[in-house]
Amino acid sequence: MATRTRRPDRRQEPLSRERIVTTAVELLDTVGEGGLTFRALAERLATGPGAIYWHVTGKAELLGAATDAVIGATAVKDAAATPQETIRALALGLFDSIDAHPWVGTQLARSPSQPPMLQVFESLGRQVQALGVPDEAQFTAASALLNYILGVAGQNAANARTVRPGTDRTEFLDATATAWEELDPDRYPFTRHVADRLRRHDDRAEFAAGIDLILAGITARP
Amino acid sequence: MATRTRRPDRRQEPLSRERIVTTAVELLDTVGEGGLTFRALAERLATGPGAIYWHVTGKAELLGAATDAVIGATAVKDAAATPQETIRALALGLFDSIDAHPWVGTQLARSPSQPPMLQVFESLGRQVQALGVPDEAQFTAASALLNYILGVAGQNAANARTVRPGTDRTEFLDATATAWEELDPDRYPFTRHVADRLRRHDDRAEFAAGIDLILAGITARP
DNA sequence: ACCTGAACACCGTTCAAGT
DNA sequence: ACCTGAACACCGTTCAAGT
Repeated sequence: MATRTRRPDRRQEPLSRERIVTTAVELLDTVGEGGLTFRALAERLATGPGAIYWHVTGKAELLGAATDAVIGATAVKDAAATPQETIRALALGLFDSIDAHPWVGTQLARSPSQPPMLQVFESLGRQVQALGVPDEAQFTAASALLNYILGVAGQNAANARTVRPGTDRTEFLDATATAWEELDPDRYPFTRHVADRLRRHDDRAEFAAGIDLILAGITARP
Repeated sequence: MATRTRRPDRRQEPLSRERIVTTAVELLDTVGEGGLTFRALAERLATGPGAIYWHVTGKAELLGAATDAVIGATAVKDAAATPQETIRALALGLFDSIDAHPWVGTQLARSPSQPPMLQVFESLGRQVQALGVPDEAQFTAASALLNYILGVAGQNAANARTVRPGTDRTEFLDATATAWEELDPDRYPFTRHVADRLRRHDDRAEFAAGIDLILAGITARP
């Protein structure tokens, strides 16, 4: 009887766009941005590379779909107490997604206002309206927030790419701090001045502080 | 006699790192990011691809050197009247460089705090100090400015990549505005609300407005 | 010391042929 | 309708051989 039990054998499930995208995300998460290859993907799916093209037009679309899959899972609920808190929650949700999947950062920084980012822009914009920002200033405010978020996303992804896989955050920050402290004092006084701060640095908190700074700018009435 | 005149024949100049980087920038500017190939580069330099490797360790370094060459040329003079104006001038200088060479945007958004960006961070930081920002807040302020700049850089580069070469800015913005106006009113009220603004949109002015917003946040004392 | 260019080990993508 | 996998047209990089 045991041999007759129908256990779900992934290899036998029919190929589908969904299964391709899921596997692509797995590959991206485990092997990194350079690891997503049509050949590697085909092997994991137990087919030839050509099969994938029947469900997906090419690598660009695949990368886009993988990004959508991750970002789409970041719940965008306009629910918190104040607009400021909602914006902060939204931004931190994105930060966490990107932190967990660094390749998403690269992708977002590369691709223009596609579906997932448009959704974020919309959510940011609504909260900017709720903040009582005058009509003409709303676009600028929402854009500034989005651009800041995308900038951090790109840098995070770049750091994840640079650091050799073994290193943890503390070690990396410590190495950077030491490097900064060895810079030419005449040319880099400020960088040296803030170098030691890196050792007590919390990326996430720093990111949130940046959001707060922009929010302060948005709500400051001259 | 004419045949004896020594006219500078580029093909006969010896290969040098400098000549390689200059040619790479030309290639990047004319053929785009996908056009920089060791084979194409070698052809322009009238050699084989292998020769380039004697002067440069690989493509990553070449891309970095090309970026340095462009950004390094962006004069970083801490000279304007107020710190605010200096920061704005610095940011706009970067914006213009990236606008002229979109591939620089991609590169900056990808590579972490390398030489050219460290220089920008330093300059921003000094002005933040000049603004009288308290010690503990200086790092956050300089980072927020830099991340915003990098975010815009990445988006600009992405747009330049998306648009088919013929299209001019106005045409592109108009098409985006129309697309936004056709979005589902229930899901995208804000985006639709600001869509028409795109038709009178000035990227550069918008970028500067974002800088001003962050500056307002930095100088706002709670 | 510096250059040459064939060769290696990959890519993404296509497509005739199968089921 | 969907899958297969060999083949095409590229890459970046290496390296023996040249000058």
